[in-house]
Amino acid sequence: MAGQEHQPGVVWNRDRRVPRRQAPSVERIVARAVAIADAEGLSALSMRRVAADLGSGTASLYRYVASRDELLDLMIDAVRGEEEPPALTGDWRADLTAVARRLRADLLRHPWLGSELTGRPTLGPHSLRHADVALGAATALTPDITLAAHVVDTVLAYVFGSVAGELAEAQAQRRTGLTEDQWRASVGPYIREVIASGAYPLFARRVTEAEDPTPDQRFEFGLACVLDGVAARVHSGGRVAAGPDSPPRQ
Amino acid sequence: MAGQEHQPGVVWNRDRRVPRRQAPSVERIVARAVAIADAEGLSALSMRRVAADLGSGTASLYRYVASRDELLDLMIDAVRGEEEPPALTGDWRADLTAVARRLRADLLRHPWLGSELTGRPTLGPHSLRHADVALGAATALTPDITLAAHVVDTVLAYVFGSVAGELAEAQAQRRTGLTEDQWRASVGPYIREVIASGAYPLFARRVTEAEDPTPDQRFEFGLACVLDGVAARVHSGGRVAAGPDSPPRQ
DNA sequence: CCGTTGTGAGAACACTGTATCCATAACTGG
DNA sequence: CCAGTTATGGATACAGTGTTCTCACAACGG
Repeated sequence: MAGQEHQPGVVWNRDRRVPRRQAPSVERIVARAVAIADAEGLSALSMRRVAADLGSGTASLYRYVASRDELLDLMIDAVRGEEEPPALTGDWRADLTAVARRLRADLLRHPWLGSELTGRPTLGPHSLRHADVALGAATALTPDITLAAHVVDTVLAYVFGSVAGELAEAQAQRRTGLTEDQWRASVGPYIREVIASGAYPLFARRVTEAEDPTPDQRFEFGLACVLDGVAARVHSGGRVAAGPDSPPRQ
Repeated sequence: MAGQEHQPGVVWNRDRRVPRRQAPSVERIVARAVAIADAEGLSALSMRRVAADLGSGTASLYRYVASRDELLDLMIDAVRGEEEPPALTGDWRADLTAVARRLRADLLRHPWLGSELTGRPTLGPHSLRHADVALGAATALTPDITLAAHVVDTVLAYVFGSVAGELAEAQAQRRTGLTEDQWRASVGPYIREVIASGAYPLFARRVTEAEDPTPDQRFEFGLACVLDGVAARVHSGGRVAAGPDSPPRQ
């Protein structure tokens, strides 16, 4: 069908021997794969599809990439390298906020990224760079590297979970092939029934009464909470391996 | 190969007409599917596999379940209904902690659950019950349903992200088919090279110097941070739709 | 005893990732 | 400028997948 025209930009030349027509090259393969996954989701990303878009044979890709799994690893690091990590200012709160926002932006820009990042240890150079910057931000809060590491882990865990929820609806739409309106229309009666049943009073209150801030506001609220929390823990001489249920200091 | 013996327990009889040999029934299908996904991961969960385990034909499953996707929805709610949600005590911090721990336990017991929960709105009866209990815990902290909802969202986002990281290594092992030792051995030299390069000083410090608390301790540390944070935000008259970068009150 | 109906499932379709194999295009030595 | 070698692209094949169509058979009502 389509895919006869080659994507503009990225005219990266291979170092030796120019290929006869349009050699795949790892970079072209990865870029194409990212484009497909961004536009149509991970389930649409098949080796045949990438090869077709690139105008090459399917089996040829395996000369540049060992497997689909390795391709995903390369995609992850390529995406993490699209932009530089934020520059550190020394203000731990501002820096950790910047790190969190950058990660969220990456996850939103590439909706497939979250489900792939969580699920494998990420050791590519760009991922390591981000990890290092995040640790740098946290060490301005506490010099204890163990504590700083867990502060970072906590903040990033929130970001992952938050964005996952943010993307849930969009993912469901893509999966079912319905638009948001269609989906709301199909689920609406069931929701009303659930509310009318009275079995879930607080869920009902939430659906009917609660305001609906923008996704940005929700994210920033939770992020501010998490940062408040780590600051409180760290300043009160917190250790990671504390008792399981230490009460808050207020 | 195996699968000729029927699983014990669950002798749920269909209400009308007893089937000739071993009618699938939705419950049996879902239970079998959960068992497969738990033991061998989501990728091993195929309709053919479930049917083979059940000793029935593949196509027969579609008489009880509309699609693989619907089966996953049923699996999610079945798993969420395995145990009752925690009973509320009125102590918001203890209750939210219990809710978070229960969710973590569910996610750890069924490693496939996280990637499926995030990615679809969850509206089954058991999921709704959990949502209602979580909101109940948070309304003891603040009567504002909007604020309570976002407190819950923040806590659960942390739990999802935290457990996802916790499971990452295990998932990678399953994917690559390596044991933990094999994986460490294969990655070790690369890690040492990364450290030796000096390009990622803080990452290097983390790997070499940082202590390694148990997963439980890491989870509890982050959870305590998050709960400290929401308490601080809420008590200081927090609103969700605040400015993007409101400083902490200390 | 027969007919109706509901149910299980065989076979097929359009996909997927991956391995094997081979003809050919491109580089290298002369 | 030609020949040899090697690297490379790709057709084909295999073992899977979710899903659907269709049909035969078993269990019920009469």
